[in-house]
Amino acid sequence: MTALKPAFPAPGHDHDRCTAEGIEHAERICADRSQNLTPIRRQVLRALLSSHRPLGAYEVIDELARVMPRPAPITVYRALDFLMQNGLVHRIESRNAFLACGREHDDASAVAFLICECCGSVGEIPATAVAQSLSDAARQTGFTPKLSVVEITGVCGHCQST
Amino acid sequence: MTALKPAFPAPGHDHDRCTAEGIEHAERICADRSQNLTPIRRQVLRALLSSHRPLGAYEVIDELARVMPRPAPITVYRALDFLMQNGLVHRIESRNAFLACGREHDDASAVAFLICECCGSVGEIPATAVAQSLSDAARQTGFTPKLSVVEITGVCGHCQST
DNA sequence: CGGAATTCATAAGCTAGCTTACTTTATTCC
DNA sequence: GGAATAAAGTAAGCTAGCTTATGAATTCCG
Ligand SMILES: [Zn+2]
Ligand SMILES: [Zn+2]
Ligand SMILES: [Zn+2]
Ligand SMILES: [Zn+2]
Repeated sequence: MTALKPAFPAPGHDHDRCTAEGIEHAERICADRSQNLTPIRRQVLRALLSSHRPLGAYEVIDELARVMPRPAPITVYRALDFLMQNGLVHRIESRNAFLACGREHDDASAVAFLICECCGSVGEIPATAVAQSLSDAARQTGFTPKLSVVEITGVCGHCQST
Repeated sequence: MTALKPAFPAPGHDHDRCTAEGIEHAERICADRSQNLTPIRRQVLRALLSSHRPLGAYEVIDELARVMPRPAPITVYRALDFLMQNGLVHRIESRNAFLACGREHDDASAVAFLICECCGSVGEIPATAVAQSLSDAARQTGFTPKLSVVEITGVCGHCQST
């Protein structure tokens, strides 16, 4: 995991920078892996980066439609698959939606998503401790956890002070 | 939380009993709250109790169709709402599916769902410790957790030994 | 040059989840 | 009996998520 970015960026933050960093990050990752960050893939990522909210596939399409001829679903699904495979996008199961991820996690590391039901933002926190106590609890039943979907709804700090 | 039922019932267990107990339980709860467990609501519950797998709404419909004229979606959604309001059914967010719950939780208590990717069964465990470490982690970001969706994919004990 | 692999376009379709709007049928209670 | 509530039936429809199938365009490489 890289630097400790705040899980929930403040309302007035410089979001253009978020976006720029996100793209840069993706470019670096893809270069490292000699993967091809094509224009469409970049656009899809940009769409996801346009907010800190997870977007449904059709929202992505709507977003893209603003700057190019409306793409077919298959097009964005392909791009999303690519981005997920390269750890640049997470899927938020409980929403059937996708979220850009500007961090690097090693494959094994567990994360938890904090979903603000007020502003819709999603923060991402390392969930090592959580995963641990989860494993403990689960293992008592003979269960071997694999992929964890830890998605917590609540209210983020910024929305709270409103 | 009532007795400590095993999170994952063994393959060869007496499932008729699970079902019977589930219905009984529901009857008790509804009586206590003077809620009306109508035939349809009971049938929907029975459908969900027919396995330890969560069922999608349309699977419920299919299930009901075997013993009555195929109900319209709205019908089962209404019943599901009722059952959820009375804590008899959980919604598994990551699957858009519903699971019968034979336990009693106080409203505040957190649970985690263990989803076996092999047999599809879902076990339910109290997640107090998990919730605690989760709260701790989350609160550092100013986030106040409310409703937790903790759904973990993995392999259950029974499937493991296969 | 010619074949293989990648990527994307085009077109169409399916399903599941869920809703809106109205009517009908009990049940209850005065 | 008659109004009021609760539960179901009926009919129709919308959307979002996701897929299949096929063909064109590029690029890579020997
Ligand atoms: Zn930002
Ligand atoms: Zn918020
Ligand atoms: Zn059983
Ligand atoms: Zn299993």
